[in-house]
Amino acid sequence: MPTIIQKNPDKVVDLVFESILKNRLKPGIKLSEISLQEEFGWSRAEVRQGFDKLVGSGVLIHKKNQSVRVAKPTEIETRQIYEARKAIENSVIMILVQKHQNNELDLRDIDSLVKKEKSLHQDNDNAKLARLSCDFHLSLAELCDNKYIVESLKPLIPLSALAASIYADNESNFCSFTEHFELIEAIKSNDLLKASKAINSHLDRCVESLDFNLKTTKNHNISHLFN
Amino acid sequence: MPTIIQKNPDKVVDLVFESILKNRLKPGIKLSEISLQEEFGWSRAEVRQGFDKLVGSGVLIHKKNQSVRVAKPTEIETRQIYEARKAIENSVIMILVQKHQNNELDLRDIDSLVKKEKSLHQDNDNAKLARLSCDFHLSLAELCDNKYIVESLKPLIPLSALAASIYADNESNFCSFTEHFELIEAIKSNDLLKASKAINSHLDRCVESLDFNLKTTKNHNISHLFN
DNA sequence: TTGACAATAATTGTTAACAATATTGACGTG
DNA sequence: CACGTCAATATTGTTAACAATTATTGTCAA
Repeated sequence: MPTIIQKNPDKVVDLVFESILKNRLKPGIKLSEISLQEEFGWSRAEVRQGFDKLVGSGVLIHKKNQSVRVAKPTEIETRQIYEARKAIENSVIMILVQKHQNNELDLRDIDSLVKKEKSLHQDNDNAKLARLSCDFHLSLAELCDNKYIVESLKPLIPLSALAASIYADNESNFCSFTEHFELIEAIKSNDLLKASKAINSHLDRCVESLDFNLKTTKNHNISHLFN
Repeated sequence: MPTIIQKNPDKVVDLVFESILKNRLKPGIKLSEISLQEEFGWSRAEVRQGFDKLVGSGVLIHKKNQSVRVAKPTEIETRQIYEARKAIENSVIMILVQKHQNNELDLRDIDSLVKKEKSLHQDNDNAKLARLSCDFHLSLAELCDNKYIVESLKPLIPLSALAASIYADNESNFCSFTEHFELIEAIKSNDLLKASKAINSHLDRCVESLDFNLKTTKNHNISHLFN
């Protein structure tokens, strides 16, 4: 029986996503096919295919005959990214409330995730906290059991992280864990309206906390950016 | 100045999308790289890249060492597709109403599209009508001026068409043009709630009109399926 | 020192060839 | 006639080589 293909290009995608969320890969950085090829022993074709996917989702930018670059979302793009996220994530929350009302929802994983966020917040470990708060949003989407929704949201998370890396002066408070907590509570209380408001205002606040005047135009080199 | 890349792989994607919407490419059909290569004079690499994108969006299915096949959405997947569409398109409508309230919306193209639908309906040209009603939904999304939203919705349209091709016993009434008309009217009247209800019930009715018991399991060959 | 220009190096774009796998059809056996 | 086996064919997976383009470096003159 043939199995669903799981190729290295997906590893490339995962690696880039992961590295962006860890804030190792910053906006505008050049990524050459050869560098990844040598670093991880992948073939050029595999790296290329992975890059193609990332270009398709807007996370990498590709101009002809040039190396791909990590996207540098403009203010307008950032607002569009969050507009799209609101569209998707609001529905995610609606679906989850409905599932919770029907006792079809297991929130244990999310609970432990929020708890972890809380402890990281107390430890002032902002790097891991930022990373984890991205997981929070994607994990919620995954609870919907709808791969199309997950796939729609997936690229928007690293794009948000890139925007934060450019425009957030203080990444620690960027994606508030208390708001995550309130959101979960709203779901648990089966309050559709409250939950909907919680996610919308949470995402709105993420954008509002950005300062689009700080346009750092640094271009970094790649070296040990992945691990 | 380097230009944004516009490669043949995108032509492959467009061709497959288009052929699905025209109901030429039906669920389960095998597509070999070589056939497209010979048919259109594209290189295998280009075809491959296009296929990769289509696999990524779920429109094509790829098992290792086998030709890709056009997706055959199951009942569950079809419901997920429409759930995702509701998520995105409901937000599309909200955005458009807001734009219309601010006089930032030019509905002329959409108006002429609906008119065209009406005339095709009177002519009983169901093939073109089905095609056009897909354009309607994507055109609305494009009016939002948000590429992330458009890209999220884009693959869901051919997937819906594939579902219809399997489960709709009568494709003519599948995506009702009168409901499209009502939707536009709701937007024009600046009635947010009405518009929201219109899109949701429209998409709900699309699913309800499907008969998931008619599982035609035909497998076709490709020949003159694209034009 | 600075700018323009040329030569070199590095990187991407494209094609072709070969290997690995799946599909098809023929054949023989029960 | 049905079924499984095996060979032949077709298709995909992978790699490597070469061409085209860009980025970098070095030189020279103002």
